[in-house]
Parts: sequence; C-alpha cells; structure tokens
Amino acid sequence: MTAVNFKKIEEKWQKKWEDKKVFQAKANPKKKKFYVLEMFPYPSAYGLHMGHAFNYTIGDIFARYKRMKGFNVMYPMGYDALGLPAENAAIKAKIHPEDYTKKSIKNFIKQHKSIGLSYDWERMIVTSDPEYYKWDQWIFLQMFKKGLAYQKKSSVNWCPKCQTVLANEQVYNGKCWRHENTNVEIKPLKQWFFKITKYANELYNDIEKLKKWPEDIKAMQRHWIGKSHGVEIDFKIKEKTWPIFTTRPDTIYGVTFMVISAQHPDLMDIVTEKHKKNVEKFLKKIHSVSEKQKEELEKEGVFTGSYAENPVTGDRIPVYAGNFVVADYGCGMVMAVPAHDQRDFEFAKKYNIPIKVVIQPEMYELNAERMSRAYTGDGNLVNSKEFNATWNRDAIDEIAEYLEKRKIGRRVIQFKLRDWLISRQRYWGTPIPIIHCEKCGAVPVPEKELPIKLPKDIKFGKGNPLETSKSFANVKCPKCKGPAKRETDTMDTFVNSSWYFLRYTDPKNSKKIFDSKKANYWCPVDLYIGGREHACMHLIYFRFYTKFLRDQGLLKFSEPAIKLFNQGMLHGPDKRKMSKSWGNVILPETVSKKYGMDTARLFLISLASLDKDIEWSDKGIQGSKKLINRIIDFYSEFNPSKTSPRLESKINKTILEVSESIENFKYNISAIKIRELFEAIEDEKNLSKKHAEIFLKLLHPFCPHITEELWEKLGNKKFITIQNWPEADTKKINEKFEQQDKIFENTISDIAEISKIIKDKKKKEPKKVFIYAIPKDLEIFNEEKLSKKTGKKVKVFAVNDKKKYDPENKAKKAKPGRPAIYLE
RNA sequence: GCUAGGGUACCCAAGCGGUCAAAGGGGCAGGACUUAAGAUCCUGUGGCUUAGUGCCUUCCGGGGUUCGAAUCCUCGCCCUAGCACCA
Repeated sequence: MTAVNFKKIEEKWQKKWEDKKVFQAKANPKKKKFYVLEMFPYPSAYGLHMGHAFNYTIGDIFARYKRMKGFNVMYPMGYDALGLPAENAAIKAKIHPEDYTKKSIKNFIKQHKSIGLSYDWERMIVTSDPEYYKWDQWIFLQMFKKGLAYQKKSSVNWCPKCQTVLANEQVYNGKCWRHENTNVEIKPLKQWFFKITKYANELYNDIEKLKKWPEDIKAMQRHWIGKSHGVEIDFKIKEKTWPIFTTRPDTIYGVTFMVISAQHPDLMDIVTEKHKKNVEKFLKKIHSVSEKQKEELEKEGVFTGSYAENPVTGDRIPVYAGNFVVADYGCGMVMAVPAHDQRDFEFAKKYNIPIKVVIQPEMYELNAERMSRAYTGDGNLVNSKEFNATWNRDAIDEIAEYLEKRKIGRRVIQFKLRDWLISRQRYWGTPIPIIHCEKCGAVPVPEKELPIKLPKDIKFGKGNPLETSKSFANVKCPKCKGPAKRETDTMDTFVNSSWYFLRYTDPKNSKKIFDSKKANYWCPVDLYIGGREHACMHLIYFRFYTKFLRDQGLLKFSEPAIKLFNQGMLHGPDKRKMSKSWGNVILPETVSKKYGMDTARLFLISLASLDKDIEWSDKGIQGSKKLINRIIDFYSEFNPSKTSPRLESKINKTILEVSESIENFKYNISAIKIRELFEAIEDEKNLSKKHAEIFLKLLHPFCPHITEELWEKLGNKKFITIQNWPEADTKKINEKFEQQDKIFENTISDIAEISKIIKDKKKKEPKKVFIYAIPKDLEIFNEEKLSKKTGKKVKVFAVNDKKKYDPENKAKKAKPGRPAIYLE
C-alpha cells in the first residue's frame, strides 16, 4: 500500500483552487443561481474544531454538487467580528480588541481553507471593518427616520458580568445567555430599541411560507412571537381607563378581582395612601427572593386599596398587585376569573376572594364553594345575564361584539414579542450614529459622515469604555452646531449579522449598502446552514431586517432564506459536546495530518443523518480511512479497460442514488452508495476511463482533494470541481444484474454454511467447491471471484456438462437462481 | 405543563405498509496472507435446524387497523431539545 501524504495533496489543491479563483462567483442573470450560506462564525483565539468542520462540510458538499450541476453558485464566508467575548478576551490578554480580532480571523481563515471549503474568498466580509459597520449605522438611520429606532426608558435586563444590558432573547431563565450562573438584574434605563413589533404580525404569518424550514424552528418562532387573539376591555380605576387584555371575554361576568403586575411602572398611581406601606413591603419582599426560589414561587399579592369597575356588570372589584403578572404584556394588568383560570383560582383561595362560576360543564355541575381547582373546559354560560345558556366558545365572539357596540372594548391581537433592545454599554460594537444635543434632542448623524468609527483613545475598566474617549464623545450638534454629546452606546452584535448575507452579494460597494440588482439576483439564500440555537435570535432578526429593507425598496423578496438546515452537534469521544471547556476538542490540523481531511469529511457525513448529533471516534474513522486508501490504491494502479454491462448498470444506478441523496441531505446514504459502487468496481477490476472518471466525480463533493489528485493522475488538465456532474444513462440500468448479484451472494453464504456443517461433522475443513449451475445462470458465477470471496478453490460447471466432477450427484439439485453445490 | 423530535440487533445508525432477520460502519469471531505480531483482504455475526431454497422469536410496552406493520392509528412508559405563570 502506498503511503499517502494527505496534507501535501490538500495544500496543493487548496492553493490551485485559490490561484485560479475557481470558486469566484459572478452575477449572471442568464444563469440559474444558487446561494449556499453557513452562519458566519464569531472568531475567537481558540480557532475552529471538527465540530465547525462538520458544519461547513455540509454546505461545501452541496455547493460543489450544485456547481457541478451547472448552477451559478455563490458560497461566501465572513466573520462576525464585533462583540463582547472578543472585548473580554482582549481585556484579559491586555491587547486591543481590534488586534485580538485580527489575529483570530487570520487563524480562522487559515483553518477554513485547510478544510477544503470552496468559498469565494473575494467576497469575504468582516463586521468590525468600518466599511461594513458603516452600513449598520446607515440602516439605523433609516430606521430612525421611520420611527423604528427609538429611545425609551424602561426596565431592562442587565448582566453584571457583561456590564451591559441584554435583549429579551438573550435572557434564559433569568440568566445571561453568556453566563449561565449570573442572574440578570432588572434596571430602569434609557435605551435604544428597534421596533421589531411593527413586523410581529408579518413575521408570524410568514412562518407558514417557510416551507423548507425545520418544523421545530418554526414552532419555536411561533411560540416566541406569541400571537394571540383577544379583546381589550376598559376597566375604570380611580377615574382612569385601563384597557385590560383577555382571550376569554366569555368569562367577563366571572371577574372577581384584578391583578396588576408588581413591576408595573404606574403601580403607585393605583395604590391608595392607606395601603402604600403594605404594597411597599410586598415589593421589597419579592425583590429580595433569589431567582432560584422564584421558580417555585407561589402566587402572591397585596391589595392596592383601589377598586375597578367592571364595565359590563358595573361591579366594584378589588385591585391587587401580584407577582405573577407580566408587566409588559398586554397592559400589565389582568382581569381575574378564579372559577375558570387556575392561577386566579390559587390566588383567590389564598386571599379569600369570592369565586363566581360562569361556565357550567355539560356532564356535572360546578359549585363555587366546593371547587378544588379552576374549571378551564367548555360549557354553557351561567350568571351572565343575557348570555346565559350560550355555549362559551360562541360567547367569546358574541361578548366581543357586545363590548365593541357599547364602545367598552375592542378585538385586538397581542404578541409576546417585544421590541428589540439594541443598546449595549460596551466598546466592541457598532457605534450608534446619534448625537445628543440639549436643544435639539437626539439628532441623527448625517449620512455623509458615516462611518462613525470606534475611537482608539479609550480605557477599559469600569463602565462603558467609549465614555472615556474625549475625541469621541464631545462633538457639535449637526443641527444647531452647539456643543453636544455623542451617543456612547453601541449596537448589539446581532445587528451586524442581520443583513450580512446581503452584503456578500456586493461586498465592496462603497457607495451603497449593496446594489439591489445584485442582491435580488443572488438572494434569497437558497440554503442556509447553522445551529438551532439561533431560532429565536438571529433567525428572527434577519427576517425582520429583510422585511424592513424590502419596505425601503431595496429588496424584492420578503424572506431571507428558502431552506434552513440545522446540523447536528459534534460530540467529543467522551460523548460531551465538543468544546474548549470540556477539553475534548479535535482540531482539523491534527486530523488532516493523521487521516487526511477528505477522510474526516467522509467520516463525519457518513456517521448518521446530518441533523443528528454525532460522536467523534478514532475507531469509527477507520472505516472511512480504509475506503479512501483502497480508492487511492485502485487509481494508482488503474489501467483502463472495458466496463462490463453489469458494472455499468451499477454505475448508472449509483449516479441516480448519489444525486438524490445529496439533494435530500442524506449524505450518509450517498457515502454508502459510493462505497458499494467502489466495492463492485474492485470486484470487477475492469473499468473504462470514462467510468473511472464518473466515480471520481461522484466522490468529489465529499472528498475534494484526493479526487482532484486522482483526476489529474488520469491525465486531466482541468479541475474536476468544474466538471459536469455525471448524468445517469437509465437505459444502461438493468435490474437483472441486481438479481444476479443477490444470487451470487446467496451462493457464497450457502457455501459458507455447508462448509461449516461439514467441518462440524467431519472435523475437516473442505477446501474445494464445485458449483453446478443451469446454463442460463452460468454467467453469474465467476470462478475467480467466488474463490476470492469464499477462500476456497471454486470450480463451476454447467449442470449438463458431461465431463463435470460430481461424485455425489449433486448437480441435479440445481434450480434457476440457485445452483447446486458440492464441497470436499 | 406546552411545543418539536426520538426509542431498531453487542455499540452507532439507515429503513417509515409487502422485495425486512432489517443497509452501512464500529466491535467481536473465523479464515487467507505472514516465521509471528501488526497492517491488509475475505467470510460470519437473533435462535433453532439441515450439506444449503426451512422454521421460530424480534425493531420501548399494551391494544387496534390491514390479506400483510419496524413502518399506519391509539393508549402508556422512557429519552433529547426549546419554551415556560403571556391572562
């Protein structure tokens, strides 16, 4: 066996691809485009590991396949370079974030190239480049003009470790998304927001159009956006009208109390003098409980002293402040119907508030005194005046109608989605292009002054570093020219990644964010690959941006990606997620040296379905390694000859199977089909040059380097990667051969079986095999092949051969498709 | 609790109404090669039976639909991920 220097071959072809710019994409309206994109990485000093390689290989295989299929493929890569981890790492290493980032990116590029990915490097973008984030600022200004970027004071999530605020999407169970042990604090601060809620309805409804997105991601987004239909009912409290949102207007007659969120900004307006102390005591108490206890927290509240008037019944009902009401959903107050809502029920029981049944189930009768839990099922209304005996589901509509007619309520749609908090009090982000002037207020920076670059004269330490830069903060007001202060908040890094896919289509444009023609040619992204963890962050934000830029007249489409693919996660040999912190990281460099990158690529995709989590194992990769070595051996001794019709049938069938499995992202099946074909080739030995080339083409997307190398060895001058994908000649596919293969394999099993029996009985291993086949089947049984597979000397006779050796007269047992066998 | 997805032979994993005792890989066993080991190659790998075309029991468990189920329905149990007091 020849020793192969994989690393050398890999570097050779990586360099050639790059030198000849084979993967450079050019917009060409006459050609059908295909845009493959992987979520770009956040460059860190740790570099890439095989988990990343797996992710990128998925896209690369598809890009190479589509390119060979004749599509105009764009497959770019870039770096999401701004953000907190880089800043923190830089501070720790005592270098500037920019230097840290540059160094990391350099390493990432090197590693990306070493995996053999067919990126168009001319299109690379780096979000920390002012020429990139300039357009982030430009988008901000457009949003500002439309009232979609605005400032407001509100209770925001503050991570004490990050020293900055977080978006709702970045808070998991009350913890920071980057610090799972750090409780997020609630602080009232003036912050910048993007009004993503303006698009809530469209974002929700269009999920339906994402036919090629995974169901779970869509479900998560639906849940996150949280659309619900309901009614706002006007309750009067202390002369003020409070529109209370409910999805259950059918229970309006059963309201016995109200609960306002303890976090509500206007809570104190409702609290009466007499109850002030009590309420304050309560607030103090709920603030002092730790997050952990909050999870199991009982519903608690305190009477505010005020009463609300039920607009339908005119009842005077007490208003409580409670710990279980969300402050910024609806209007932060709920109407409570203890008989038919479990939370309200628990609360009412605890504070001895009356329970009024307004829905009676059909099978039995509820008694308010004896209920042990709320009845949340359906039934007919009772105690509801003119609506009595109405089926509650019908009553929802009827009562809504009734409220609307009397102008004391209206049908509305509520969303859980909140506006996107984009302010960050950190350095390594896009500066917000706003100047604060005492006279003119928040004034946008004129577009021609963009980009507002990050200053260098800053100090890291406590608080926002941008505030330490004199050159940055003190400016003139663009409107009145008076002294003013520049906004020192930077934008969330998710801003940068919300539109990067568009910039790839025209990455060097200095006049415009991108040329719409180009963007509309290449986009939407045909295949977008990345992790599930972005379901409710990036994947919502970039849909939002797409819709906004469409409304700005820049785009003609409404959804950024046609197909979304979530790859599984690669685990280390210890079955844990591959990551630096577990110390189970496998590096591409090591793998390339040890097995060759092609081997690793093949191994990763053949382990399981691409969307499943997989495990790296040095044992497991042996299977791929053996195959690759055999292929290389075969080609190094290859002499073209004529391909048998049997093999030709198999080749053509495999073309269909491999193509189909690639299209369906079943690369594991592709790998098996390729393996099976190669084994057939090895068995037959005779192969024409044309077919030898077809095999390499089928293998190429998976193993790009060695296929280029072997392709060249066959005497080809042009790259295999720009060849046409083989077309199957279906006329050559003959199922007869497959049946024959089956017969052949059965025969081998039979020989082994009989051999075993003889060995058991006679304690002697038979060495010779005689096969008696009916003449029609004769072509199936190749003596040489049989001998090799059985490890015995095999002789084949036709049953009607007069001179055959058949001492026990077995030949007569032969049937079509099943030869007779004699062993000795 | 809700939502999405799973539970397949020693392990990983494909299959998703008949061609299924169930692809492929790993492991293990036997054989070939070799002085031997390793590497490589071939074969086997649910059970029973027999000089081979046979039978039995399997695809988390129970029930069902069907001429026929690993595959469809239903009820459980278990796992994985995400969300979680949204009125």
